[in-house]
Formats: sequence, structure tokens, C-alpha cells
Amino acid sequence: MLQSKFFTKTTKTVSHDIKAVSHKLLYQAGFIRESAAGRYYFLPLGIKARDKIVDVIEQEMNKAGAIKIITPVLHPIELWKETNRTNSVGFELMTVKDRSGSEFALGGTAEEMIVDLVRKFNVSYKDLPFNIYQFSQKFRDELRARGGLLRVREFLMKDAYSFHADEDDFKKEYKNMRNTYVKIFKRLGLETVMVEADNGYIGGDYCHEFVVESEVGESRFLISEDGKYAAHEDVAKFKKENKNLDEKEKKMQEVEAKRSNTMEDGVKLHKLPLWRQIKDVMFVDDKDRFILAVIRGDFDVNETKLKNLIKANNLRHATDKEIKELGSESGFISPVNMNKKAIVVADDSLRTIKNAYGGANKKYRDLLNINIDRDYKPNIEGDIAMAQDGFLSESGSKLKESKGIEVGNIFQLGLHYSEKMNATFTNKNGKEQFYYMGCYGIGVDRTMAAIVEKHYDKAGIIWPEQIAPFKVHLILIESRKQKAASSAGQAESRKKADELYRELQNSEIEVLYDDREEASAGEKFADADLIGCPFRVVVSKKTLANDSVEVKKRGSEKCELVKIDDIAKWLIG
RNA sequence: CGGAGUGUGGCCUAGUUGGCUAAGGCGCAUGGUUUGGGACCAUGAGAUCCUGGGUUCAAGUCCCAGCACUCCGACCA
Repeated sequence: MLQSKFFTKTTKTVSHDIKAVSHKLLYQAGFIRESAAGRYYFLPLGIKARDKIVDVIEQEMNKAGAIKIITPVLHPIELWKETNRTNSVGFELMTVKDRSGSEFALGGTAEEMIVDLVRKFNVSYKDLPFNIYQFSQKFRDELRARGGLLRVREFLMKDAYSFHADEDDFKKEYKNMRNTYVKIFKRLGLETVMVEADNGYIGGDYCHEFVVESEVGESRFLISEDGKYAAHEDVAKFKKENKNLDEKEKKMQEVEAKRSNTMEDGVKLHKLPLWRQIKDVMFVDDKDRFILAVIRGDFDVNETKLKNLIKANNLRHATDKEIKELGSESGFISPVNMNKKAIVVADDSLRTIKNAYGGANKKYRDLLNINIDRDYKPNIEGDIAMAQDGFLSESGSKLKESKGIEVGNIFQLGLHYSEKMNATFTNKNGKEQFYYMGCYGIGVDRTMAAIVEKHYDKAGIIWPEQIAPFKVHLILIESRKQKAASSAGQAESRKKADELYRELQNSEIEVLYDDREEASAGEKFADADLIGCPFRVVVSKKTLANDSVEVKKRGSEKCELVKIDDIAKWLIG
């Protein structure tokens, strides 16, 4: 490709608003340009790099036995109604109507479409299993786009869906996809951590995220020092050690408690440890039920765990007014005698302490020596605690909190969709049976951003060779004055560079040729560093004096002279 | 959706207590000097100062409303 033919340019200045390195560099080097918030143009270089990523993913998916298809972007809204996701989906569904009034959702994920496709065929157990995938533009009406390609409202996604007769067979594919993902990201120059995560609106029982550790990432996860456990903070489990179970249960008593609403003030007032206090948080779910979450004072409530435990789609904090109407008092809530007014959900950490203290459902009144079962009975009990840095994993290894970019995930869907959409195959006994399913996604645009976040220096991007838009950035340096001279010398430079450009192309080497007449040498070098192709090849009077070109690998300081006749071979080798 | 902020040629910015023809750099065009790290000189084009309303003799500047964007949070992958 000739650089003189690009209508796009690199830019020196970047707005202060652009914070993420990948955003800054992809913008500056002319890979992407924003249209509206979270919607990007991919420019000549950008689409080239993205296509490379797509190629790698496609190759590995094919090797893994998956089959590529494509679905329409507009999904009949009826399909989303079948699974009730018009209500439950986390991202706001964007819908459009055609002139006859038919309503469609702009696809944000495609489980319904794929299941609908599969059930159009009369599939028998003999056809199973299979895994179908696609690359398609996804639309998610995110509340807030950010960080360039890190979080967008429109993006290319590889999504795969597998169909199985039973769980055992599915598990094989889950493992297969997991290994495939490791290979894919490795080829893309990314080291990933696989963490347990919440299925969210996708449904199913479990899933794993592939995360690239990075400060700009939005996925918070915990990883144990022994490396055996990694989980998103939404689902991370940890060890809740027994505190004072050997204590005798004392008589509960109500005392005056002139204190503010904070936990710290409770500690100060009663001169008792934080872990002995009961933390009470009142929520309202999407069915307008009051949910009282109670937990040991040194832990925080994990709303995702809570939501999953009580099977709610949504939670919000109750207002002070609502708490009053329940006969309690914000800051002084207690699970004692609350069962009739709210669903009391207790974290199992409350089984690790005795003689706890906390509010008395009255202002400035506290209860001492509260004991579970004796003084209050939870309606639901389970793990609703948020893991934190420094806590111990269940096997006793220290947990470290980290942040990362979620580039892909794999989901167990089980019978979730096949049951809701009545999608069945005929089993060996000739009976209809629901599919056991999984799905597997990779955000291509975000992956591209993650690669840049991991591969850059002061001067610009350093693309891994697999996904560089071009392998070679060929640069011609010439003097106009000498070029004008009819004798040998600089005119020769352009001729030689043109020839070399053709030769490299004929050798199937992808080359970006900076043939611009007006750009200075410095400008060309700066652009080459910024764009970040793996090899920079310079043709100038100086190099031609030795019948050579100068080669420099991006990211290294060393330059090397290579005979111009040998350079094509050199680059292939 | 809550909080904060921003909106000025293609890009990055300046613009004072409201005051003359809206300033600079980058980029672009033309000519010239240059050519191994974003070089220099000259000339030139390019602005509904986000939109609408208001206050005022006078608004880029103050007020109101809207829109867009950014950041924090919430939400979400």
C-alpha cells in the first residue's frame, strides 16, 4: 500500500481527554477515528490490523472444529421475548421498526438467533455435537462508552455457540474452547488470565472470562498467590474463618447508642471489634420486595452474589424513607424481628461469630449479644460477601486483587435457551430432548486495544508480527534537489525503492511504502515508529552507496545494512 | 440515572472585570530554501465561537433551556 494514497494522516496533537494509551496511539497513528461516542471508524491501517486479528481467531476456531456462519444484524423482537430477555438483558436493547411495523432488536448477542436457526432443522443426536460461530457487528447501548476501543457501543464480536446431547459432551467442548482461546490470545501477543465470572444476562450456571491484566481494564478480579484460583470479584469466594464460636451465647440486651450511621462509630462506642458487628443493608429488588442483606461487619455485601441468591434481576438501595416505613431506622437496622417486613438474607459469615452487636431498628438504640437462630432467623442463607485483596482463598492462599481488560469469555448455558425456546433434537430413543449448550465470545475491537496497551513505547505502537497491519514499512528518503538532477544519485533512490516495493509485493511480503515526496526524513521515521510495523526498511542515497537498504526492527535500537538484492529473502527468513 | 466539567477554522489550545476586525501552534494550499529523527522562510485559504432563547448600548465571555462530548459513580462485560 502506498502511504501517499492514504487520505488519513497521523497527528501530533491529542486532546487531554484521551487517557488510555491504546486510545491515544490508535488515534494518533490513524487507525481509528470516532464518529459518535463509542462508535468508531476503522481507517485503512485500523481495518488492516483488525482483519489480522480476525484471521487468527478464525484459523484457530476452524482448527478447533467450529463452523463459520453469519446471522442478520436485525433480530426479530419475538425471539428476544421468547427468552424474556427484552426485560432482563443488562444492556438496553436497541430496537427498530420496519415500515410494516415489525420490530427488531439490533443484535447485542445472538443466542436466540442461533437457537432459532438450529431448530429450523430436524436435528438428530447423530448430528451432534456442533459449534457454529460468526463475526458480526454487535450493538450495545452502553450507559457510558470509554477509553477508545476499550468500551464501545458498536463492535465486532466473534461469537460461537455449541450444541450437545448432554453435559459430558458439552464439557469436552468447553475445554476445547478454553484451549483454543489460550492459543488465540497467545498468537495475538496477549497473556491472559482465565477467571471465574458471573453469567449475568447470558444465563447458565457458570462461565469464565479471559482477562488481560491492565490498569485501564474494568474487570476486577482476585487471583490467589499459588495461582490455583482466579475469579472475578462478582463471584470470588474466600475463606471465612471462625472468630469466637467458643464463646457462650449471652443474653441479648438493648442499650442506648448515641452514634452516627457508620460502622466505625459502632466499633468506637461499644469498644468491640468490627467483625463482631452486624452490617445490615436494605435493598429493593425488581419485584419490589424488600431484601435485608446481613453480613459480618468486616465484610461488604456483593450485590451480584446477592442477586443470584435471591434470583433478582435488579437491586437498588432502599431509601431512608422506605426504611422508616418498615419500622426501622437507617443506620440502626437489625435482622431481629424483620422477617415479616423483608426477606432476610444472611451471609454465612454470621455463623462464624457469636454475641454480635448492631442496630435495634430504633434510632440511637443498639442490640448486644445477637445470635443467629436464637434471635433472628434468616429466610435465605448463603455467600453474599465481597472478596477483597489480602483475604484467603478457600484453600488458604492469599488473594491479590487485580484489574484487567476482558477480551473474551466462555459460557456454560446448559438447557437455559433450549428449554425457553423449546429447541430439541431427537435422541437415540426417538424422543425429543433439549440441547445442552455453551457459548463463547471474543471482542475483536477490544482485543485490538488490549494488544496496543501491552505493546508500545514512547514513540508509538509495536505490533506483534502476527497482527501488524504490514510486516514492512518501506521508507524512501530523497533530496528533491538531487532528484531533479538528471544524473544518477537521488532519482536512483526512488527508482530503487519503487522496484523494491514491487519485489516485496511479489514475494508476498506485506509492505507499506512511504513514497511521499513532501514528507521529511524525520517525519517519515516518526510516522513509522508511531504506526509500529515490525520492520522498517530505508532506501536512501546513503544505503544505496553500499547497494544496501537499512533494516531496523521496531522496538530495537539496532540498525542493519542488508544488500538490496537479498532483502526480500532476509525478510522472509 | 446521580455528581463534576467541557463545547472557539480539520486538530490542539488562548481569549482577563462583557468592549475595537476572535489570537496562536499544528495541519492544509502556493512559492522558495532544505532532506537520516515531526526543518525553515514568505504568502494564502479556512470560524453559524454547539443550538435556541434571554440580560445588555455591547455577549465567545453573564443567565436559562436543550444537545453533544469527557471524567467520577451507578449500571454493565
